[in-house]
Amino acid sequence: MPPKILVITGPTASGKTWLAVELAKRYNGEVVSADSMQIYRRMDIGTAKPTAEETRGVPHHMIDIADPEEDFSVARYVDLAARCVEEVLSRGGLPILAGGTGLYIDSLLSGRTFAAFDGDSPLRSQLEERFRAEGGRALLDELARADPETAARLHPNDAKRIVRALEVWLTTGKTITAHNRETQALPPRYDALTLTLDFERREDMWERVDRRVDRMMAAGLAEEVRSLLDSGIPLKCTAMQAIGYKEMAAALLRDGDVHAAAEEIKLRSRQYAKRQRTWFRRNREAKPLLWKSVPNFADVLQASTAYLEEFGI
RNA sequence: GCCUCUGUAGCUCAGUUGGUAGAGCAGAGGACUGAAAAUCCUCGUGUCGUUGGUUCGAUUCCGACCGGAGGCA
Repeated sequence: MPPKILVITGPTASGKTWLAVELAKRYNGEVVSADSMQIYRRMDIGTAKPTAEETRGVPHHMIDIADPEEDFSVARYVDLAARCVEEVLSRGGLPILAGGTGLYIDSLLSGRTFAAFDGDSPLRSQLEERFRAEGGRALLDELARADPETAARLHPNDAKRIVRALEVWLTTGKTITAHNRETQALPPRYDALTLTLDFERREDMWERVDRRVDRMMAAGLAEEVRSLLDSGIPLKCTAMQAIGYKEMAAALLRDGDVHAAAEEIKLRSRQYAKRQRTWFRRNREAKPLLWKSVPNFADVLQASTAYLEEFGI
């Protein structure tokens, strides 16, 4: 039987950090973050990185492990996070995987492997250029000769996935379909209990998101982004694609209207939360924990511990 | 008070040389295997401001009225 692990997920601003710490306190846990943006150093306010006050002494891993200009990836996440989980287990602790990046969580739990990738090769930019010049249809036709299944699945506009599928084929000689089939056959790496936080009413979620963005503004989000820009972090790097950063950076470089930027950040955060829900909804094994309009902390905590006992932790 | 412009989807607007209308954004749903807070897909009926008139037929032309913007006084 693979080791037991607790997973806490849910859309942005749904209280994952809070619940993870509460449960870590009760079950000798350590938190392994599953957040694609809290990975980066110097991006604290806009990523809602847990503060010392919030973590209350509970160790948190997979936070502040990369510089903003670095390229990060799921594969690297899985590699590093798996080590963190092993370490927690070796200490006899309960690993608590907490975060909102669904792909990272699923990849880590499933034991998924990733096709080789040569980040230094100019292949990707060549393929991207060809996509622009020749169009997705042409690349898809080319892909279909090697990997008809993936080609049939992808939309001609889906540049990222078309380029990646071709990249995998051209660099490894193996199709992404074959690779996926192999990796799906692997047994799950962990025996996971997943708790999914969410809101009974969508409007309550929006309200939470808006208030959080207001707090970020008050905490100095504009200054944080300004400082990243001043230190020469390029706008194209992954870190600057984060919600809160790209909008604020654009505003600072345009007209400095930080109020308008805040409104846009709220909008994009709500849209993001919706996408996260779509992702999490398909996990039928997950235990839902729903917030009422007036936060019912005791109820949510009680339901969580009940699930944990039932799960045998 | 007079003149000009303007009033079309939640918002910003296009359009119909008269046969009841369509984009972007927003919104909803979905996807997702080395960028994932990224990326991609699907979904558009609304008294075309109101009211008269002309017309077989008006959102489209004409009049009046109401609302908005600007100009002249």
